[in-house]
Amino acid sequence: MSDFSIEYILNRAGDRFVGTNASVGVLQRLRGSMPLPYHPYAHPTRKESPPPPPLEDGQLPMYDWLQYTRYHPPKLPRALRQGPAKRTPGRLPRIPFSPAQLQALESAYKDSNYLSAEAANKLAESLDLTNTRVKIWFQNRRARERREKREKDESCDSTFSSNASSPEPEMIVIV
DNA sequence: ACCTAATTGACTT
DNA sequence: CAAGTCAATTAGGTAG
Repeated sequence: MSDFSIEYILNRAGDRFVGTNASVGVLQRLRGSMPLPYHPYAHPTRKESPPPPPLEDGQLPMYDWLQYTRYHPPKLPRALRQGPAKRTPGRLPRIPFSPAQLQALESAYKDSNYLSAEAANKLAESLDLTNTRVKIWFQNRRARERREKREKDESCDSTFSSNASSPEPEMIVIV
């Protein structure tokens, strides 16, 4: 038979998981007379929290983790990534363009999808980039445009799909 | 999963 | 040859 009374739960339940603390109830441990068993939400890094203040009878101590729920989880120290730059050897790091750089690149692209070497150098200079990065950006940008156009063509199928890729001339004039 | 920076390799000028 | 281009691919970073 199991005892589900609050009295039992607070004073005896869980003892078998604590081993040596058998017969010491949860309530007593909450009051700080005994060390608490491991709690997954307890701050692992905080070494010694100050001893809990003495409690009046019937008053529960305020442990941080008593307030934690899955929707209000504790702030846990972020698992520091061991390989932040898991940089493949021999490959340049991927460096994002700043919004200002992207704006300038897009604006230049709007003018012309292709850059002369001179224009690439000037643009790179003005944006504090290497001209290779500028050229690669244009290359990828053109690839994106072609891809988007391709996808758009594919999406409006059935109407003109049969001759979309190889349109026939409307008229052949033989002189 | 998606976007996109960077790489690769064939091809052109 | 040098210096581009493209298609295809690899891979970093992030939004959902």
